[in-house]
Amino acid sequence: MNIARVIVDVPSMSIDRLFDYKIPERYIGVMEEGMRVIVPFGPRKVMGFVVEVQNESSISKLKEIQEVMDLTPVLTNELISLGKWLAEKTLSFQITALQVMLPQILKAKYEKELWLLAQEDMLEEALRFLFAGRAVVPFSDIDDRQITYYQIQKAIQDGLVEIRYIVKSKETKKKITWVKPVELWKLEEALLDTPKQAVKQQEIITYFLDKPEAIPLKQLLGKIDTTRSTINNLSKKGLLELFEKEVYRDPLQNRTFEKTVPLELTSEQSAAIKPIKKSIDENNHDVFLLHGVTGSGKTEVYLQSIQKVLEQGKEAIVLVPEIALTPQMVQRFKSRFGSKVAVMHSGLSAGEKFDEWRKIQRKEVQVVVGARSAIFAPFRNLGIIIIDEEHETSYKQDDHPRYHARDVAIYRGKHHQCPVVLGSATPTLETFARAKKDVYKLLTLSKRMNEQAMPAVHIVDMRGELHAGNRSMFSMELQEKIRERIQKKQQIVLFLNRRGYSTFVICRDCGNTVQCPHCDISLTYHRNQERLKCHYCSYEIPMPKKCPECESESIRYFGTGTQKVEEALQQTFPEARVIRMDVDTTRRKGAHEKLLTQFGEHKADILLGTQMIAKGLDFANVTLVGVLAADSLLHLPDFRSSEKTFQLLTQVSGRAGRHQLPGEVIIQSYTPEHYSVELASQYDYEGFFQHEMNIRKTFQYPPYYFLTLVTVSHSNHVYVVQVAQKIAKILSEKIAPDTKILGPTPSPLTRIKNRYRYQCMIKYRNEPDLYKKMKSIIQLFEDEIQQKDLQISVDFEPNQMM
DNA sequence: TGCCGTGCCGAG
DNA sequence: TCGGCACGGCAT
Repeated sequence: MNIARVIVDVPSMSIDRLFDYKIPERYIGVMEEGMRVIVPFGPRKVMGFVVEVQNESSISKLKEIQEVMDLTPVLTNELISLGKWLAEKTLSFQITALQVMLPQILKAKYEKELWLLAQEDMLEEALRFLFAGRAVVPFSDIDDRQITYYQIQKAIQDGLVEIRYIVKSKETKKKITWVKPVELWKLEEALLDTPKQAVKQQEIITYFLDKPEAIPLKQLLGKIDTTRSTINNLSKKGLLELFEKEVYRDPLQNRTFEKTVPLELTSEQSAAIKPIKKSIDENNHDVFLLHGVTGSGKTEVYLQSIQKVLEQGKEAIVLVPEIALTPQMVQRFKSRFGSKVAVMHSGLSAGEKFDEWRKIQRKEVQVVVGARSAIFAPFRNLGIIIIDEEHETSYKQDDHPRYHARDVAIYRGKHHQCPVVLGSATPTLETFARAKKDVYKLLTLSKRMNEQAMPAVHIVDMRGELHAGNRSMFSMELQEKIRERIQKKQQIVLFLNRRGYSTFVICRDCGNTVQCPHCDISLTYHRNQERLKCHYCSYEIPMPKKCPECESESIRYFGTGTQKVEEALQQTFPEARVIRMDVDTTRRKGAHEKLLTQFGEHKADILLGTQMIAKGLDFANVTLVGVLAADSLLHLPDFRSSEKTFQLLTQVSGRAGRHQLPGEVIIQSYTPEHYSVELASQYDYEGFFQHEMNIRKTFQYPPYYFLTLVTVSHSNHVYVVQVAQKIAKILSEKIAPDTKILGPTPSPLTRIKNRYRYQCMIKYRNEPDLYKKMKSIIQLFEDEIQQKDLQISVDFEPNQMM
């Protein structure tokens, strides 16, 4: 076993295959599949993953692996094959598929160095100046105004210097310093010898005589008011010993979790959990859809299923949408399973993520609660996978590899022969349709746990308000109810959906809007910084004082942002205390949690926010939920806009009356007769499903048809159109007769970062080899992709049509 | 002939 | 993806 087959870290089509390397003597027996290695690749060194170890190779002249980066594999064999599958299904490179499964910090960094081989005085002046007495110079130090690459090349040819390529790992382990006494009798002696004025030294010695155990330095400094230098002094005298100990960065430090015990289940919950437990017992790979109204206690079903899995010595993955990964949610899992839980979400630093990941790798935890990428947790003995809020679009990654966590979950569920539970109050039509066809097993929770009715929903027709002369963004009814709650000292959640609205700048004189010069989109106004920014590229400018077109000064920002609503709230209800939650107020680390805690402690009456408050919040005192503009999503050019509106309204309504106090919901809408608004107000999922399915059937949309989006982009407009047409033509010859190709048409955003974008939509019912077909088409354009900077991207079952 | 930019090829 | 190298243009 002296040959390693390696996937190297070079994301390119021609390199997307295995390369064989000889395993050097010193690594034979140590080398395992799933380890990262450093290998020579052409003239440089790159990182790679060993995916196979074997005895022979068809290549005669093999290079040797230079170095092994890991003591234990970072990928299990299951994850290696998952990577291969993922690359095929998403048309990504294998290296990209493998990298996405690991914490970012394990991704290699590359550096080049220039090494001096001869005497410095043999170099020409510019090089001598560069080295300036050093033997090694990092390439990043080279200033090409001072020295040309040609000069360096000449020196290389003359054998004076050499380039060395190095692969660096960014991983770091956090260490803290501990102190312990060397020997107690020495301390006793020292206590007598220490001069009287050395009060602190005596204090420290006395401390250790009393408590001779090791203690973290920081803690000691807290107990005894002294400094590090005093301790260093004692350590120099050979009395104390300082040493380093590796610790995990704990994102939840300073927080305690009260242990909870399994709650008694309602009869619905018991009925739902039974088949899941059976599936766990019998090692069946079943996919369940747990369809439960908001507040019906889905989480408790998850918790008790996991309990069962843990009792069998197996592990569990729980996926939660990023936005719902609130402290409240984490709290519930930590409280039940304590230190058995790792948490992974985007709020953690790279180091913290790495540490959580290592806890899994080292088998120190059995449960992981996390966002999309937690689906790749390196467990070896999975007993259950749970995906909460199954309908959330964030479960699909929107850049390479464009995987859907649900598909990965089912893949892993199959491998481990364990159940997958999809939970939602508003499942996607795709999922619910599969449940109806018995592909997934349907489990239903139709009642709230507290036996409370769902909060009553009133729809307010905002057109009527306008006619009645109310031009504010709050209807009379909403104003009245808000006032009432403030008086009763109850709390209010106001929801503003910002998508669809934007805060762009418009000139009231000439109607000019300020556009991004690189993309087809208006710039967005950011108030705190008084700047205009582009959401697609990083372009930004200061807010202009005059219209750039007509120089008029009446240039204003337009649209309804949370800031504007907050101002209006202050005006209408000066006595109300308002917490605003949006990207601006929650950007700082921990801000999210802080604001929610404040609200939970009733330090504010109104919580005003965007998407991020639609999910997972559970406050006993909230009795009124207001949706300011229900239709803002509805008019987007997306066939899923009705579904998204229904889901959102249902989720938001679920925030009210979750405990003893009954809740109430007010939905403000300009199209109150729209079925998704109306059915959401009646909590009629089944009715919505039927209605929407009919529409999808008529217009041949998912789940009746599958969609695949092909986008071509390049800086040359004409060229993009040509390529897109060519692709459509080739494709039409390869596909099944009932498959349709729509387009090419310009993408909704035709230009981003100065690249023109055209797209084709493929609609199909059965196209089993579409992956391979698409791959072969891309291969036809490989040269142009490489040389002309052409881009062709394929998104199977896209979230968005752009 | 020296110097520099561009484009293409190959990587175990 | 990226480094090496060949080639061609230009100045000398």
